[in-house]
Amino acid sequence: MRTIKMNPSPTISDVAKAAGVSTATVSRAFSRPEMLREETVIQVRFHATRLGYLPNLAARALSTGRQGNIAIVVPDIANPFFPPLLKAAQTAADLAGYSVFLGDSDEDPEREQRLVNKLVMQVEGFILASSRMPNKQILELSERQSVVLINRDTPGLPRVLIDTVAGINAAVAHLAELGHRSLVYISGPAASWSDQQRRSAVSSAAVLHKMKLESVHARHPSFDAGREITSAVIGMDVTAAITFDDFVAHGLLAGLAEQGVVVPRDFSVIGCDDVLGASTYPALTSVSARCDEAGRMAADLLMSNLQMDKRDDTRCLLETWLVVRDTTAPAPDSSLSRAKKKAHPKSAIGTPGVMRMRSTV
Amino acid sequence: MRTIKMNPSPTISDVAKAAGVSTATVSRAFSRPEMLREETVIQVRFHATRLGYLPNLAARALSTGRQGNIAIVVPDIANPFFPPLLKAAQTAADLAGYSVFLGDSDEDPEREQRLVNKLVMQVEGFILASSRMPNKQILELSERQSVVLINRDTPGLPRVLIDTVAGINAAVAHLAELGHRSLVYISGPAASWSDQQRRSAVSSAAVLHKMKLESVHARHPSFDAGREITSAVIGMDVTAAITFDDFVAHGLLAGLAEQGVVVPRDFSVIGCDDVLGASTYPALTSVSARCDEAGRMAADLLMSNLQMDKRDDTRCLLETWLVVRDTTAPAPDSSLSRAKKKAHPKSAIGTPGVMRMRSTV
DNA sequence: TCTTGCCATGCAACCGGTTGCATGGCAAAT
DNA sequence: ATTTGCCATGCAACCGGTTGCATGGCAAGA
Repeated sequence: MRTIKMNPSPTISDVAKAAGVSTATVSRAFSRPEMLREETVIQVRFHATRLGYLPNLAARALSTGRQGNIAIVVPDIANPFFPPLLKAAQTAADLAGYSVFLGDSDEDPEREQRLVNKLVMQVEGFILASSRMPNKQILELSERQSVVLINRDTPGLPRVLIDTVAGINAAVAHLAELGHRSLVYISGPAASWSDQQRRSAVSSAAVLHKMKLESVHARHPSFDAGREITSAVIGMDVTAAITFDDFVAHGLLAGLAEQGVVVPRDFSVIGCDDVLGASTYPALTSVSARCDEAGRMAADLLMSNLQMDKRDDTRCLLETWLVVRDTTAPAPDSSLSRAKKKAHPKSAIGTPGVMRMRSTV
Repeated sequence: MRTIKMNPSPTISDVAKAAGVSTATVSRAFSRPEMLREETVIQVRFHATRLGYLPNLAARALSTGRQGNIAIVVPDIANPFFPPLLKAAQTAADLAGYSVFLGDSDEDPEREQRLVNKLVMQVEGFILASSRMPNKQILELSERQSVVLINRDTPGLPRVLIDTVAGINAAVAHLAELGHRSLVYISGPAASWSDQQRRSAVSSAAVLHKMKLESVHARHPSFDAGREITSAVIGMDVTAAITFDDFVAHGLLAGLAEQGVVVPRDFSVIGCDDVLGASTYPALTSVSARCDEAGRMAADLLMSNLQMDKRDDTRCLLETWLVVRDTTAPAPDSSLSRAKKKAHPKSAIGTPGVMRMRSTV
């Protein structure tokens, strides 16, 4: 353990001195080399690399107003829905020469606002994924900065939406086809656009198929919350559940198993987001989407807005589909009572928006 | 779609004008309020918030040399090992007032170096998680900046290591106790310190328990790579596998299932990192650790180094343990041949470093 | 009432780049 | 040989803060 002084990085004027030119020439050797004699550029670059010179982006930002940074804010990095999205966005940004700040709001609107404030002067734009901030604050922000939203449908702003309506419709149709006459929707965060969309999609699909619809709220999109609402679900006289996300579904599966309810024989479960994939047991039927695609598109949208110096309000929908695995089966004779297990009807294969997957384990 | 001009943010001099004071006073009202009359501070702050003033951190960094940013670089955000770590680190940094840059090197040392170069002037320090860069470059970097490593054991630098030795020992002991006489280690990225550590820990534990040890390399820490090496494993005349991580284990489980090998009756599998938890089927026995803890510690270590303006070389070990679930069972009579299934010996419970989990689904 | 001293505030240089404009030198044109 | 014109480079102001030092005003002490 020792006190140290980091050797200060060489600056543009160190390089200038070494190369026997002015700082302006050094600057141009990097940012506008076509203005200089080729020989000069080579000289300057030579001394720069020899000294280990790296341009100070903060200083550059100060004079150009272009930071070369963007920020991505998500409600919960640890939710597997986001990492692929983050990765894709970061890759796209990197390709365009941008660096990315990461913010985790922990599902808290105030913390999200504080994060945004801390970052706003250091970035050229924001990607807000599943933002929990009120519309007013988002619009305010968008007057200073380019903003692209993911899974939040605020008119006037560019946004990438994972359109679960198709997937949910397929899910409800799938249940109806299996003979279910009732289901429960287990809802997620109230501030979540996705939850609102899913809730209303389930609702109208239930009407269409003349199914009885109940609803329960999971206090948090997590395994534990899913397990907690199990008793409520069991007491509800329904034969199937569609949950806000895969975690709630996973928790519910665990809760049902504990109570001796056999899935899918006694009860069918469908998740959303398809992030657990085939790794649950039984392998979870889920509404799936390319969430990495959402990240990439949002980043590209932001980047192109920055380069064009314009603002559009593209509303970009990403399609979803149902992946049928092993948690859905024909309805039992009565809700949550024993029923003989039947094979999955083959009719599900080939239905539009439905994909039958072989369980991987 | 319209071209817009973002209204420029108010600067310190706008506030100064509005409040009828100098820019120095505005600056001090924020950074050193105790130097000013209380009344002045209130006045300045009032006008600042009225105008929506937010300090320009890049400008501040330029004159103070303190950016208020750190960077975290990981080889693969989408690998579930990292998100909890990232989240914990980001939370700790945020608490200390720092913002965080995120870099994904995609397992590529050159890309990692490029990322680092782009960020080096904008941050006060780096957290490099499972860095794939050569030691030389890491040490070079550490002369300019504070660096904290995760899962990389470079002497002279502060580092947080998830010490899988204890967990691996427990894993091998567990297999030995179940009557296995042979096993294969399925290795991961060659540049990974964790892989080296795990490989050598398996090796010495195998010697200790007089077990035959084979080894296969998975080209990538992923499900697919795990599935790919299945045939190699089957051809190997061993009765158990320990894999570099849970993904490889998951892939292997899938591959074995496809080939009709029943786990754990015919073959036992143990993963590492415990990121899939109970969600595989059968629920995976795995070497577990608090990886969020690693992120938090690394962030705290970095932060304290920055504030003390010193550099230590703390070597911080995080313990691991074996979580026994449903992929390990007594050895079959001969390798990969049928054997009657026995119950798990209760003796595993209570062995130090071993934890018996009820499968959650 | 005049001096002393402190405290609140302002001035101006500086951090490390960028860039509009000025300048000087050399080649081509006259 | 002189003029013209362009191209490569330098000068210096500026981006938005911070901070050492100077200054002015007011209160306390003489």
